[in-house]
Amino acid sequence: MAPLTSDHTRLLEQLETERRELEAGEELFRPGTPADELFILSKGWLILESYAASGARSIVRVHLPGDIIDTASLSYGNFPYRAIARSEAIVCPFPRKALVQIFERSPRLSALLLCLSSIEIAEQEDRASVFRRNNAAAKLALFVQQTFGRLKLMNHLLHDRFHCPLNQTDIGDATGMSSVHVSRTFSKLEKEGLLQRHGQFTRIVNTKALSELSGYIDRHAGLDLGWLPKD
Amino acid sequence: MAPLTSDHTRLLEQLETERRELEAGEELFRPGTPADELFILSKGWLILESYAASGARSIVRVHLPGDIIDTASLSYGNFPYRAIARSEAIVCPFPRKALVQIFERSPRLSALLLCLSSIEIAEQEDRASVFRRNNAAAKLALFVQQTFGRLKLMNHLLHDRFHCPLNQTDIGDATGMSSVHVSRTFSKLEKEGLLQRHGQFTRIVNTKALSELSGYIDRHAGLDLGWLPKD
DNA sequence: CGATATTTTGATTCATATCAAGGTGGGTGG
DNA sequence: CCACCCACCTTGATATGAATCAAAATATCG
Repeated sequence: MAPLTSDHTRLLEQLETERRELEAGEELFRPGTPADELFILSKGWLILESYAASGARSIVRVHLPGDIIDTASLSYGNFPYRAIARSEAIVCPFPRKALVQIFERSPRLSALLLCLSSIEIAEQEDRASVFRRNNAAAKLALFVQQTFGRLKLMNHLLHDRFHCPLNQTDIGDATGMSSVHVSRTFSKLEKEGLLQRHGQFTRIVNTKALSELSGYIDRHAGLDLGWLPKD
Repeated sequence: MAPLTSDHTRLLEQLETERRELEAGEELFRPGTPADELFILSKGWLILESYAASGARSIVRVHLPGDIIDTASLSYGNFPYRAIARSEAIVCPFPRKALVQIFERSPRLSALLLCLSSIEIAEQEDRASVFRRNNAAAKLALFVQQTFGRLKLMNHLLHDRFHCPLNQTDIGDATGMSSVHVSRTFSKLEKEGLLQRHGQFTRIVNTKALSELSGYIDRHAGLDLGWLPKD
């Protein structure tokens, strides 16, 4: 996203010194766990769940490789959500005070962290807009496009097809629809030639039509980071 | 939120040197406007609107005094939304490079900015959760509680009543429901004794019941900012 | 190969949108 | 000061998209 010196990368690498492997279905943390340590997801898929009083599950966030897991917990003493690996995964735990070093040593990286956070906000606002306008096809189309867009960031080889280990119940809880309706809506999009599915793989067939449905905007494009401090 | 030295407050005050008054209904910026200048909202209400291809309006964010307007635009060259004052308002414009000074001079403020951003993410995730679970009463209850909670941050005198200059069409576009249904749902909440309305004023009568409906969590409480750098 | 999880399909119900009409209040000009 | 107007809110009737319930079909795993 932005050019970095070797000093910068050295600082960042400090965050990824430790690593821990998770199996599919394994819990990384649960609500109330002290958040004195944060995690970078370096491989695999991981979801953040919250449960309503009624017991209904909501998937707050689907984390992909490269993400800092649950950035919101930065400011709080405890994790508010449950984190579950949805595939084999590798996370890199780092103590919160490692961030202090970044803030103290590099204005540039500090600003970059804030920018990453603001990109996340933009993506979230896009999701919220679609949730508000409330159309199943649009929600699903946005889910597919945002997910694919984020996967591509870390894997430039991806062309038009990606693997998604979430089942339709997960996708429903992440997009705010019942699993039954996820199935119907996927079939509809497939019949209309916007995408194709084979097992856990999804192929994007008609990007333009999907974007018209969902209003998708690639929030990782059009960045203007020229103003960042140099060091 | 966190103790600051006079050096810190001096840096922050630099962001509020200029001021500009807006009338109710006045446009601050529109989609595509270069975002080389950012704004702090110092008085009044202001909304961010986006329009779907269908022409339907969505209110992406309701800004209250103390907010940095459209933080997401930090990383982008242009504003993606339309900003409209919904009451008489005062904004303080500041150039984006004023932020650079903060990053270069104060690790503590830099980290604090990131924390503010992460609080915003948490609040947004709460909203998204309610939008997903999709119940009109819950959406409206959350809107009322989040708004009131944020107003109280800047005005500790508020007890159980607040003024809201948005009409029901605005509230509907912000919460994802039709204006007609906003009216019905407000009446329902009022009849059940959860809140009261007089004109543009809303009184919160039964906080507990509202929170049970909406799952509201005060994201400005329970902060753990002890780890922030000292300077 | 059987057992279990997941997806698909159909029938019904429910919440909310939409359409339409009437009511209310605040502001303006006569 | 009153009458009118306009924006906004309320209420009723109907339509519709999605949830839910139920069961069959398919895929996955040991």
